[in-house]
Amino acid sequence: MGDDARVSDALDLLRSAGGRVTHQRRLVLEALVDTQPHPSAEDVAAHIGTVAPEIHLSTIYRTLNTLTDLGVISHVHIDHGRSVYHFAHDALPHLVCRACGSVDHLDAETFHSVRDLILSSVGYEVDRGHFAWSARCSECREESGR
Amino acid sequence: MGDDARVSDALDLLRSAGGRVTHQRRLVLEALVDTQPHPSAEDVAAHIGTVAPEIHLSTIYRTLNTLTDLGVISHVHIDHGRSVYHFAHDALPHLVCRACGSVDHLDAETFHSVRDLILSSVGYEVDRGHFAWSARCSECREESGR
DNA sequence: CTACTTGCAAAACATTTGCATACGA
DNA sequence: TCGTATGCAAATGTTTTGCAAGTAG
Repeated sequence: MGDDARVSDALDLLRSAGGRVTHQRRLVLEALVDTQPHPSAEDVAAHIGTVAPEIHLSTIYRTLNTLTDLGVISHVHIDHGRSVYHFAHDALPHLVCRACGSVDHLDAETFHSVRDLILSSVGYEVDRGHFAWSARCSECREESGR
Repeated sequence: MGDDARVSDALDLLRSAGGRVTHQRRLVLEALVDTQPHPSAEDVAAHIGTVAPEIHLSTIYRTLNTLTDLGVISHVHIDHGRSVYHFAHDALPHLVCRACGSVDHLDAETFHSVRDLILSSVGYEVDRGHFAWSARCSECREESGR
């Protein structure tokens, strides 16, 4: 709860890039570890807000952008305008259930098969992150019959 | 240039759903046929604007939403907040080149292979439309060396 | 006639930015 | 100390909405 290697690695990277390790940046990183695996900026703010309500949303956005530039995290656009963030090393294509909103991602192996399939048919080489695919998860498929 | 079957089919559907066929709705549909294959709401407005500048952006959005509800068109989110629209029957997953911005979509056969692959590995059944996949097209891959 | 549509202006929403102040290295 | 980060408020860009007036059926 709070001392994940991803947090300290990110802070080290931040420091070695000439950036500063601040209270707020640490809290944003910890929120990314401690909340649900795919929080929006608002979710991060809500999580931090219980402890440090004075941290401004714009600071959260700025930190999220800084971490993105460093390659530590990445985000996907899941619905009208809203984005969710996650650590870059699990940046595999996201699946968003259109019924319940749950988010998951492809495993690396499936991703490679899919990428090769698309590359040979359409000529586009898909990359790992950045957009989510609308889908239905197994629970929701069962619920609504079939 | 203007009397595409997709336009008249959509207008028929609109009428039979109790909706009204207006000048502005016809123009929006014609714009979807006459412009580039993946226009944003703004692109539609610009295209219409050369002929009927008095048509308001909000009307275009409302028409686009009405057509979406009828299942005639669909949209994908291609970047921060922006959406592009297209006729629903070519609603196959979109590929957006992250270098040049070109948009294309999977053919039906490839889509089915990909869908089955993902369904059996992760349990999510992807659907045809709604999100774009970040990729690089063949030209841009060549340009930047491999 | 009457309900559906439109134009307009303002609101809503997510995200970004300018600037003076605060603070980490 | 010095330059990077922050808080705040205001701006941004896209899409939505309330309302009075217009118009298709």
